[in-house]
Amino acid sequence: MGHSQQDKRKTHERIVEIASKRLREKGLEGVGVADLMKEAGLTVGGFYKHFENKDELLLESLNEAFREMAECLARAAEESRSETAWKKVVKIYLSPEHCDHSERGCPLAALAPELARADKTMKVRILGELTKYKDRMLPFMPGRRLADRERNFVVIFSTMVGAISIARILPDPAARASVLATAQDFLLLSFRPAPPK
Amino acid sequence: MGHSQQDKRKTHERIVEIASKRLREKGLEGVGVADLMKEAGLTVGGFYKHFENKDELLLESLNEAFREMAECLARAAEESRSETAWKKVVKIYLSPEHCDHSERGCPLAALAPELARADKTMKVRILGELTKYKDRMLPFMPGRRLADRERNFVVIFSTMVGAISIARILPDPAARASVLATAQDFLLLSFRPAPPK
DNA sequence: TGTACATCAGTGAACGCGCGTTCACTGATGTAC
DNA sequence: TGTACATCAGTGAACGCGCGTTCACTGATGTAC
Repeated sequence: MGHSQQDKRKTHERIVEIASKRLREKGLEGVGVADLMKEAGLTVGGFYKHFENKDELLLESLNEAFREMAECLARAAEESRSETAWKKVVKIYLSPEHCDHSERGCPLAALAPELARADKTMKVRILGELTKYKDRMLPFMPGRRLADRERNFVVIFSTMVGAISIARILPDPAARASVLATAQDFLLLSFRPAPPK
Repeated sequence: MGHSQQDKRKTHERIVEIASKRLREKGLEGVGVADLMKEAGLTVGGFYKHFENKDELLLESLNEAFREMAECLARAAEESRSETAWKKVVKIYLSPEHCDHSERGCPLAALAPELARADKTMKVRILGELTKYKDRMLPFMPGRRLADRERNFVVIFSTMVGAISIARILPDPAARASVLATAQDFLLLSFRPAPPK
């Protein structure tokens, strides 16, 4: 095990990536420092060579989660024609795969109410990450229906976050899929261009 | 302090009502047995005369939360004409008051991702309560747009749960209100009857 | 009606456990000479 | 190039704290006689 700056950076990234998964899987209180370090192949004490405290890790992991999800959605959207890109985003977001794997999914769907309980300072820092997420998605959002892409982002993501959140509570996979499909139908229907008169 | 069955029942209810609030305010892990009993004017030990363990309390408190919220929405909806009842539900749900007072609000908006992490047994029990919540709301849901009231319930509540969840993360009250208003506009717009051709 | 007794809601100290954090120590790295 | 030394990532035991749960005890209730 080396001790170069290279190694440290990679270790740091490894810890954050693991934490980012556990965070989305088990929530803010679900990430134990000792367990986390063990999963990264390290021991407890080393943690504080990388992070001032657990809160700093959580913020960095949340950041990573937003980045990963935005990247995943953006990559898929960029492969589509620009008019249908938002449908691709909706399809991936409301997929059973996303629903069943919160650890690789959207941090809003996995953590929103817990983030809502953070103190003001933390919320301001979270807002920065959320804004980057939004800005990354904005170009793919539909330009019609509501006044601007920003509003369309708000309602589309509200619906998707809510649908995944509710679906994940349900014990039956078929019922989960049904909620996701219904939400998807609704969004496609709602943003369908008005029929010509 | 009496020890009659009457008294016990009232004490039990008092504990559950307080827990139900704290649960929605601070999350599943935010309710401490000692603090809770103190707030109810009692001491720790007495807790186990009322509940087998903390999980049983949480389930009962969640139940109470669903009941309270359904009651609140249903009461308001019943005062409206049946075609506009669902708009009343949306208006109350997406109000800044609801957004700012999770302790008196919808348990889905306050807890969904945490409930999603419950084990199967617990989820089945939660499903029972969720179903009662849905059944209580169903008569007020719109009958058009999607195939049935059930589907309309799903998408309307998805959108509302997501909107409140996202809004609550934002540090700025004006931004919060904007998210809520946008979601409300979207729902009203989406369920507007098609203009005559 | 009055008295002895069983019941049980409620008390509050104590216990055990998990978890975040600290700290003295190790040993590889990479720099100074 | 080789050697002594400073740095610092990583170790793992120990600490302190909060929290859920237990338990022996109290005293009011309400029942049996």
